[in-house]
Amino acid sequence: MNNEGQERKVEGQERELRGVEARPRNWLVPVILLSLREWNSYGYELMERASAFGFEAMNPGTLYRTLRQMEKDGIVESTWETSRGGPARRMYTITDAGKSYLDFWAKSLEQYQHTMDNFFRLYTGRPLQEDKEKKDE
Amino acid sequence: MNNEGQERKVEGQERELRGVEARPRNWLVPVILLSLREWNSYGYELMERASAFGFEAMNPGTLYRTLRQMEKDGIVESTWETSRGGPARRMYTITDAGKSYLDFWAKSLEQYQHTMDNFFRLYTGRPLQEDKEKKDE
DNA sequence: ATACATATATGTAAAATGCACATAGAGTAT
DNA sequence: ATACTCTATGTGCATTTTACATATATGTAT
Repeated sequence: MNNEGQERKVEGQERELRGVEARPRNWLVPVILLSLREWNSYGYELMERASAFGFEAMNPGTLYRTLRQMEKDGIVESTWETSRGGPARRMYTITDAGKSYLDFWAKSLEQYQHTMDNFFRLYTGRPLQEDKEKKDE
Repeated sequence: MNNEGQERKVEGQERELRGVEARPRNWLVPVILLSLREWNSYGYELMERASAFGFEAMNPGTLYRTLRQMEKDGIVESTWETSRGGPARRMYTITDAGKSYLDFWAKSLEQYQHTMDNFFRLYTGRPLQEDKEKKDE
């Protein structure tokens, strides 16, 4: 019914294609909490650990701002560490609320995985194609 | 220096807790494309189908705006359908670029599933392959 | 001294998302 | 007729999330 003339607009498509990323929103928060549950740490180090979870080019600003927000929300706590050479570090610790929050996140992530399984089942499978053959309405 | 009012922060944490959702960014786009790959459709119907993919309370505005943007990006095309009773429908068709885009998304999603597997492996207590014991505190 | 790695942070803008509201055709009840 | 409801598509605005650029400071190596 409308399959003619689909040559234009390659430019806009290009823009979108570059930006495609399947990472969930706020991914950084659970990643930080998981790291802090293992051992206390600070921004600069957490930035490196975050790389292992899909943040190749982590921008410092984003991470530090996220940490401050997390502290405001009560899921982490921080103290300055000045007892060594070099610039002071703000050491972070996960709170009990943070652990609960991480559990909450994990549940949500699990759900997300099921949703993605459904997506792939539809994507790779061929649901009734020989019967339906593309109905338009 | 940063321990003021820890009790008050429960409120902020509450706010975050309610809002936690592990949906990926732009989730709506691949869901629409997947639907359109099966059969042509229009906003109102796509809205219902999207519910099956984690959009319980889909807002019309978000969906319609997304569809228009997708057309600008060349991954879908639309024509008005006025040949029947009731309000006119804008019927959407997936383009070749749209199919490529969906494939691209699927690859990204697959990659992300591995990342989440790593997350869960760490969360549930089983160490990551490349993980060494390394302590800061 | 100046260059570099470490370390934290702000300012601003763009993108994504959510919420409220606006418009309109068609059918049905009063 | 008019009021009401269901279908259907949209705009406006604010907030949230994310990205990008830049600023500051401390210690070490050259």
